[in-house]
Amino acid sequence: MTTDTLKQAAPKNSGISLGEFVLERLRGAIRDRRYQPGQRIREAEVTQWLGVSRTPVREAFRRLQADGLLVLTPWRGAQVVELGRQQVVELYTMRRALEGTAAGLAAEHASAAEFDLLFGLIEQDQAAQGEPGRLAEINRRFHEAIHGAAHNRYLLEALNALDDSLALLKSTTYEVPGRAEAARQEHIVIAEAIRRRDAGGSEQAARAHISTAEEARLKLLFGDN
Amino acid sequence: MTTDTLKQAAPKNSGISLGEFVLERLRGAIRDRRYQPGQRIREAEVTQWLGVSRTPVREAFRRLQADGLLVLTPWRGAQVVELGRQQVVELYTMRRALEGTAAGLAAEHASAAEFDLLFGLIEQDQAAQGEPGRLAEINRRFHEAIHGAAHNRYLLEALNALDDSLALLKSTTYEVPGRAEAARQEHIVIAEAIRRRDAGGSEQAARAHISTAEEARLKLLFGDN
DNA sequence: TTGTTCTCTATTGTATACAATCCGGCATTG
DNA sequence: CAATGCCGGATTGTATACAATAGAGAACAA
Repeated sequence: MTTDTLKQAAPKNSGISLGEFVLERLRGAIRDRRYQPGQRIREAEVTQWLGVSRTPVREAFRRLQADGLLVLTPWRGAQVVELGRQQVVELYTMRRALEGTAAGLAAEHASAAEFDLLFGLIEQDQAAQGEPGRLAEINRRFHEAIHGAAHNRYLLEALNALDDSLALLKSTTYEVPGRAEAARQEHIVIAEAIRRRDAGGSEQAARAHISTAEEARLKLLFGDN
Repeated sequence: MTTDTLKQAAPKNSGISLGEFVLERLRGAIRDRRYQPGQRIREAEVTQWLGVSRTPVREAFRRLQADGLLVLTPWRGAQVVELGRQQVVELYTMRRALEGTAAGLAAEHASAAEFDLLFGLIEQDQAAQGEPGRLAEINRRFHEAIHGAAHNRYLLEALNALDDSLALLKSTTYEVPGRAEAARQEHIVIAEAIRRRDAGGSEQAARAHISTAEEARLKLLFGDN
């Protein structure tokens, strides 16, 4: 087994169902790359790991398939999705559209508290220069803040699914030299456009941000220049 | 039972799993409004209808939940999602973004065959004036053609999910007087912008098209003016 | 009558038994 | 030696038994 061999206790009497529990555990394991792209996941394996029967495991598999994290082949079971170059490009195209939309909507709908959150994160970002791990975490929360400020549940769901898919990619773009500083500047441009309630400017800034992230990502993964 | 009381034969030995079979059957029933928004769907009901056990039914429920068509409440089972006014607005906002993106990408990537398909459908559209049912079908295929021409699998999936959600809404906007003719003109503008390979123009035309559709829809559902 | 509590039934959550299918290895044959 | 076909184990698909819970309605008190 590639993950913990310790049998994990399932929730005793919490209101959550075992299916949801397994779902979150598996999603986390995939996000953390404890299950790697291309790897096969057997039902019995998860069954023993989490101490539940096959039924909730199968439920979780179905949900993860719908989210695009697993491929389920009949009679062959589950495999973590592997993204090729073309798929990464399509993923970033989609992300450019959705992040742009979210930024534009945030400019129209953000509350005062949401502005504060955004600029607070930019300050934290500045304070964390040089720590790739923390930078990635702050970056994640910055984007989440924009997603929330857009106030559109369908958009939010789609963005969350995209984030999960992006977690299938190795490492973070913050490992590219100079990427952290560039991202910080781009974040500032986005946040200020949102504060000006400039929907068009926010969308363009967000799209540009994703485009530079895509460049860094492709360079990192496939050695593009 | 609100649907057929006849027990339907499950696929005998086709390569498809029963879970997939139930999924498609249920999706169709919801699209056709044989299960209406707000209605509860009991596992035993589907079990008898399709002549399968609860296991594949439960799998289908999970997938439909992920697609946003069902709400699963613990210990209370499945209910077809009911969309309120706010949700319809958010849905159309999302659709405006995605259809715009698809049209823009289609302008960049469409093949000659895809141009032909698009203009063929516009001709069919003209020939079907006055038949709301056929017009709705042709409209669906026109949009599908654009989605396909965008050549982005994530975008395509998201658009398909949106279409399913829109099927939860009563009737079609073609029942609004003058909507059919207006839609036809808007389709022409979109198709011509795509043929010019004018990505920006295509996106704007598609967004405008969705906006007028949204207006018609809100008028139809909630009597907006 | 009205509100409250208790019980019972319908329904879903979970576990497991059984059937169907795939895959690797081995033997057989040319 | 290579190719092919068959067998057995591993794994998933399906059905069903059992446990847990919610909700409706009866019984009862104010």
